[in-house]
Amino acid sequence: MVTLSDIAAKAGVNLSTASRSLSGAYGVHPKTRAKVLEIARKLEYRPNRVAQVLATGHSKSLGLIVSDIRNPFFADIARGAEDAAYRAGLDLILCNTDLNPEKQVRYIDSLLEKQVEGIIMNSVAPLGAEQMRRLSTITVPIVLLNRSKLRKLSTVSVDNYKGGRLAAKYLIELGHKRVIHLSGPQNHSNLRDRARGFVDQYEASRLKAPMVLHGQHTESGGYELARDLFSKDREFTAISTGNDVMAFGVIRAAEEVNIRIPRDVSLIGFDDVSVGAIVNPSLTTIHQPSYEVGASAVELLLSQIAGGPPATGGNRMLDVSLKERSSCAPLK
Amino acid sequence: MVTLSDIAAKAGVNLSTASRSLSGAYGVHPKTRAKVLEIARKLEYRPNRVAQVLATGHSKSLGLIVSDIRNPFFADIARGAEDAAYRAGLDLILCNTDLNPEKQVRYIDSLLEKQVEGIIMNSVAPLGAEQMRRLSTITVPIVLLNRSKLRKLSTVSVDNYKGGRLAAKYLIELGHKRVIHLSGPQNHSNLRDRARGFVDQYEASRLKAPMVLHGQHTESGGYELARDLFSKDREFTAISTGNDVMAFGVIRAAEEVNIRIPRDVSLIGFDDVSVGAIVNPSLTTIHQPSYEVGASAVELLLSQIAGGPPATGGNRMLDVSLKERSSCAPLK
DNA sequence: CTGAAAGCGCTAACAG
DNA sequence: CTGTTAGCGCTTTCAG
Repeated sequence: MVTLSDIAAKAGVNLSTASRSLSGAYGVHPKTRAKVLEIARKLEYRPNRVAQVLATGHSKSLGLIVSDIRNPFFADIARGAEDAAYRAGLDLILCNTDLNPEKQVRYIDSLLEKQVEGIIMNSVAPLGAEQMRRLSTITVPIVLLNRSKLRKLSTVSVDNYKGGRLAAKYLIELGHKRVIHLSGPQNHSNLRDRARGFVDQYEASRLKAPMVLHGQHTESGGYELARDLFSKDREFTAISTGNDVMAFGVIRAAEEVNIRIPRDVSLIGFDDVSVGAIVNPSLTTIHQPSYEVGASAVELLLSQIAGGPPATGGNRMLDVSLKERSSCAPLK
Repeated sequence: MVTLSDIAAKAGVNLSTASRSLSGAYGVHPKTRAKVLEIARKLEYRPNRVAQVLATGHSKSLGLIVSDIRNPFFADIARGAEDAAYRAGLDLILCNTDLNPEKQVRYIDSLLEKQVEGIIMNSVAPLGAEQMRRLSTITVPIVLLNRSKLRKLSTVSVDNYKGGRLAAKYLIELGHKRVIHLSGPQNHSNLRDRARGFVDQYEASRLKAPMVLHGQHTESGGYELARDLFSKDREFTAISTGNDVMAFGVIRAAEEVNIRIPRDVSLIGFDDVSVGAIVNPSLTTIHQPSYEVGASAVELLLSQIAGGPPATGGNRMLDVSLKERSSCAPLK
């Protein structure tokens, strides 16, 4: 391994001159620098970032904690975040927690030990009071990917409540009066907001409030909820789900019992993951800009790293919209 | 920030004693150690990993370079790799290159500078001779996720050739004699092997060799190839694709021009990404154990890190199998 | 069992 | 413009 002092020796200059030459700092004779650069190139010198980090105190890295990168929604976010980080010369350490609180805490500690300069977290899973307390003592900036009561943390989220209303409004326009909303774990604030928006819109339209069922917010979670639902006599004409993958589960369940979507029941998702366009029926859903969420989160972090914590706590909320495809039909 | 010397001071011991106590090394009086541990806990001491790395020379981190994490296949691999790394106490730095050779080289350098102890690479995109040379000079172990002629690098791959034959054999059994194989960039060895296996099987069965078309190995790549294909008069009864996402593109193209799969044309993919089960028609495909590929790659790396480079170069090939769903039908 | 001291590779004042 | 000198926080000999 070739180090800075190797370079300095070969160039016949002092360590610090070599350092300056490479870092492009002022106050180095062009000729000296050229020589150093040349030698570094020839020796295929690779600066040891670890040593740099220790010396400067800037790790140039961020942590991204999601529940599961295999969820296409998080993959989009991760990509948006990675691109933004890369542009800024930072890198991303990826962590999958499966919403397991222990893993989550462990990862946070681990990231902190690695001196990351900021953390992006998908969601604060059921953390105990003690864990919450520790979270708020952390000195590096954190951005949460959902709304939060913790005033100190900044957040990037989409307007989940509005999305819920949008979905309901659409179904109402199609004439669906008896509908069901399939949601995820109760403590998941994004999903809760969606459900609340959905229910509120029905009530605002003076219709019977939809039933809200809770399960896992995964494909199989949606599948199981739907199977139960389909096995009873059906009192509903449409299903709305807390996210797209749950809707995919619903589609699978429907196929098994020969219920046709949207002829027999309409279905609307939430997220607009890309495969929604190619499932059959293609999924009508609420679009949210996931790539931008990831990118935005990194930008927020960067500004906090640069300029200290923003006065407001920096909360960013991105807009959502209805993406009409073919899983919903007007009620006959 | 609380450091080791803070702990040592508070405990009234020397820095090195504190270090030993925390690292669990021998030769520390139980009582002393207990005291140190207690104080560390109270102060919420977090060891600075960066300093540890500098001191020990072990970064405890690996790099994973893929083209795009949004490809569900890579998300599976990433998850498998991350889980395996986590179990071993290492972490993964994720890089997306979009198969851009420059980005790829830049990421490799960057990972090396970060002192990663090993690198997993999705595929060596069109690298120039010079880049290839540099690759082979690298001292940390690298595992490639495809076969390679570079004898020095170890690889984890699936039996792509066999998969290609399996797909062909299946189509042949269904009676398809005129088929097309949609492949990706020519230099992509995994896809090339699949195509070769596919063609070979047809020839081995004394049938006309299928035409192989090349495009982007993405959803839109598949879409465009298929659209062209469908716009001409169809001389084929089945399509095989180099991967699943291309097949999804084919489905989208078929829908647009009202060609029904599998009634009008049969379709078989390759990868077995999870959404293949819920697209419509559900995709018959060649299953490959992607999660295991990721996990296996990390294990290979770990053994190389521990025991030095394996004599053989350590090549692992995982098996593939046919996953029958509903996108293929017997030829009438 | 514990302390002292060197050093990992680099940056950053501070002199000159 | 360049050299000297401290560190960054931790591990690891080497003495004691």
